[in-house]
Amino acid sequence: MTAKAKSGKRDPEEERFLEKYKAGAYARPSVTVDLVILTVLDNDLKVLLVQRNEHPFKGRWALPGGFVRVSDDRKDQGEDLDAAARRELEEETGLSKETAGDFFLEQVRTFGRPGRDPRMRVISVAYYALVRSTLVPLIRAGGDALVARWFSVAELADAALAFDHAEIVDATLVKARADLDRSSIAFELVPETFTIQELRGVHEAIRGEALDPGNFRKKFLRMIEDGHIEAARGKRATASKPASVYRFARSPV
Amino acid sequence: MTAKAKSGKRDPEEERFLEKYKAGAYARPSVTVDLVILTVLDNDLKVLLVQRNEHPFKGRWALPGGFVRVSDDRKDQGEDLDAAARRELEEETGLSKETAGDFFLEQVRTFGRPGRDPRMRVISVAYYALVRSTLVPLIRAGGDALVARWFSVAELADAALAFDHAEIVDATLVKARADLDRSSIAFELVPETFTIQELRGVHEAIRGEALDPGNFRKKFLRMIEDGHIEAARGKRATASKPASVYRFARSPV
DNA sequence: GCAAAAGTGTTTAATTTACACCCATGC
DNA sequence: GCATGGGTGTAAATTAAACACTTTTGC
Repeated sequence: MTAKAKSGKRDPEEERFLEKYKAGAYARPSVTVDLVILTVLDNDLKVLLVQRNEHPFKGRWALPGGFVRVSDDRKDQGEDLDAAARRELEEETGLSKETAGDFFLEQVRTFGRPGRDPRMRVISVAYYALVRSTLVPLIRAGGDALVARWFSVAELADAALAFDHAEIVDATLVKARADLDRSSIAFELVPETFTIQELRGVHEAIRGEALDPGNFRKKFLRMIEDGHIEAARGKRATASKPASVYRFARSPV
Repeated sequence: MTAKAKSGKRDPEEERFLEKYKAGAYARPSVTVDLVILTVLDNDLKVLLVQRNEHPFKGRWALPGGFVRVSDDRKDQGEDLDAAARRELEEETGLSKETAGDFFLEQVRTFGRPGRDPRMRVISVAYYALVRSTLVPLIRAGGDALVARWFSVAELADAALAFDHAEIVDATLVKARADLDRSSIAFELVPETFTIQELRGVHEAIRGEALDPGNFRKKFLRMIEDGHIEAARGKRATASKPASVYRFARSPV
């Protein structure tokens, strides 16, 4: 509401002020977006990393990311932060909205410690993205002939990530675990239709601990009563008894 | 751990690379910090705003804030984001760590929509700060001859804040309410020693709804058992029966 | 038949919510 | 004494946690 009011009419004096305003009185940092792209594969939470083929940290694994495109042109100041994150996500994975639908993408926090990039002052807005494991086979490394690989969270301790990317991943995992309780992020990591156990597997992978199947089921059944989930047709073959499948309800009652 | 590994030794080739690296191949945005300074006064959640005396939005109310000081000097890239926020907080309120102790200060989110500042591309890292109401009388407007005023949250709807600051405040309130359940931010808004009702008042102000005194007390007593709070000496005079006072335990058992 | 996982039920404790009510003090 | 808010108690409902048990499939 009020946020939009500001784009309304301006008084003529302010208009004249803007005309002759000269930007750039202060030194400016570079601003990037870094992506923590998560999926759950084999009941394991994994992060997509790319191998750097330039200095600094040449050869080390790092989060995909890139510069936010900006300009001081008053008519076109460049892309939004969210748009930059989405663009990088598409560039790095090769998945587009058209081929793979929409992605969950949300800001984590901004990292700007001096010295985190030895080249220059870089402030990085970290985002995390959730990608269904069904899409993982479609992913190809990004355009810059990059080598990309999924790392399970346990592997990260030994990976010696570039920059402060280990810290960014840690902060993301904390946030993802908190979001798991309050929002519906688990549904972003499960196929269109899914079994209760598949959903439990996602919860277990993110929380990093086993959950009681019976108790999880009960909480799940409550979600059905609340209209967040509905039964879907068919059964899923498993190693034993086939399981019922469900679907996330777009319009919770 | 791993985050620190990066500042270790670098190979000589990388060192040479950095020596001849020229920064600034990409256009850069200005980066600022904006502060949502909160207090609870008269059982009401309030935000400190300053009146702009320059274009754009001259005369309108805005969040205090300012540019992050940066440099590409490899030895000194400037100040950290947290440090910038803390510096602005001290500048705008006149309170220093020495006179008023430490403040709660935490990042909210980063706002970078193109056009949010009509002068140039500005990306702003929003922080929120909590200030005990006991310190409020000490606050004097910042150095730039600024007019500052506390606005209760209800008043904000009519205030027509500058830039996208209304959006920033909204996001902050959502975060503060979430933090209220999970961390101990309420203790940051209450005097050194406090009564149960004073603490409840802070919760009510942040959540914007009344809480049952009896039930709140029970939850509170559980915090005592957990060692988060301990009884303090003395009583607080009230309109009726004097109330016991408590103290936040620095070292929860 | 048997292992394995789906699915159901039970029991206990902890927590939430909605109240009723007593008590000490200032005026 | 009496209004006010501090402080206590109770009872129902919901949720969390632990765990035993039954059912249905693949092999």
